[in-house]
Amino acid sequence: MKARQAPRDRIVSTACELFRQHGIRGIGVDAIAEAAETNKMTLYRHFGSKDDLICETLRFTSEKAAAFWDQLEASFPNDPMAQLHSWVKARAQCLADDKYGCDLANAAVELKEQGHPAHAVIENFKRAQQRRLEKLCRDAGVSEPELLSDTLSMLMEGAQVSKLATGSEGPSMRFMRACEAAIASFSLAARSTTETI
Amino acid sequence: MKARQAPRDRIVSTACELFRQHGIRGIGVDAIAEAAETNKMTLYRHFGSKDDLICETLRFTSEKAAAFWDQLEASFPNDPMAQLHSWVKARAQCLADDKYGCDLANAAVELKEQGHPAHAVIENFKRAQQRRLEKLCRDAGVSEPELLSDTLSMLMEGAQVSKLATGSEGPSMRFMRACEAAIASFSLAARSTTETI
DNA sequence: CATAGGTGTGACCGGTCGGTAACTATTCGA
DNA sequence: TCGAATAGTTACCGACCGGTCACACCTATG
Repeated sequence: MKARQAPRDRIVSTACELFRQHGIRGIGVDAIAEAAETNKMTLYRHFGSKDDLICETLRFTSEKAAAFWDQLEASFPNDPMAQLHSWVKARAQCLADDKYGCDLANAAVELKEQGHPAHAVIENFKRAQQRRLEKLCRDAGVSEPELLSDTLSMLMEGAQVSKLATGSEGPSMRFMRACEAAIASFSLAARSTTETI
Repeated sequence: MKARQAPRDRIVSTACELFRQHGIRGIGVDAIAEAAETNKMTLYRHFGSKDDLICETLRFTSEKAAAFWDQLEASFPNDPMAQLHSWVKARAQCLADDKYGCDLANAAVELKEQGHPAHAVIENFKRAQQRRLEKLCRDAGVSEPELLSDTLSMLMEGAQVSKLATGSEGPSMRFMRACEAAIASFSLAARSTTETI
């Protein structure tokens, strides 16, 4: 007999899912409340507005992502290059499994109104991701860690949106190979300058 | 005395702009008609539904993109590698100038309902772009034209959405360098196998 | 000048949106 | 056991959505 989650938690996770499936603008608060087996009034007792709820779901998602990073580091302690390869593999797996891409990035596309509170959440999340990726590249000792981490970031974002636009037969098909080629390219360059062949 | 455009053309170009600024779901047909200095009834005489209008604006945008490609090929005739570098430069310029990214890709993110007529337009457009880019890579004689063109596609899409999410200080800052590094990497590999140093 | 076709106007439709009020039912700790 | 907090229910609000109606207007062509 699993105890039912608290209404607030049900709302957040349900909203998360429905925002993914229908888009933030594509689903109403009433439908969210009903899907969460509660009602609109309770929703509004916990969240002041739909925008509040949006921010909360984005925070929720970004916390799960942070947990993924911790797990990644724990899996290959003191081996940043292995972590990097594992990151690529995990992202490729997400790409294959997942149908809707990155919630935070999609929200950034969907919410054009500048000054929307979600933008701060999105930017914080993305910056954190990029910081961790860059640290990984730096620790792995590649020749240009900033360039490589930005390259990998762009490849990842691009693969997700590209899959939405072109389908799984498009460029995202070669996401993993593209990442590995980029990593190899900057590893080789590092070797050729330090080992002088 | 410039002759005013026909209502239909005014509607398409105005809708294009407003969809960019507010998102497809973020602007109503009434506001579009008004901004186009006409009215909703005239809009509905030319387009059977909002979805029709959406498709038409996407087609409009993709025709402009096709013209860009023709111009690119005319600028450096019989020099695919120069065309490739020019493509990178042009995309970097777009990235710097433009605030909203690729309309087609954004529409793909925003319109989740599968079976929406816009998806066919988007997929056609993206596939055409990718075909031309791949041909360019192949003609330029790089070692893995498919992998390079997909890499460049992902970098481009990623740069645009990344700019929306993280701002212009994020990974998109190094878009051009990332592209050039990728091109160089596959050109080097080609040289080392064909020229054997 | 007449007529026809594209255009403009304003009211209107049913539906849904985000958000609120008032009231009842449930839960749970002091 | 009592009381306070939390949750559920129903109805409602004004605004806006995509889409349609009837009708007046303008202009160009015969």
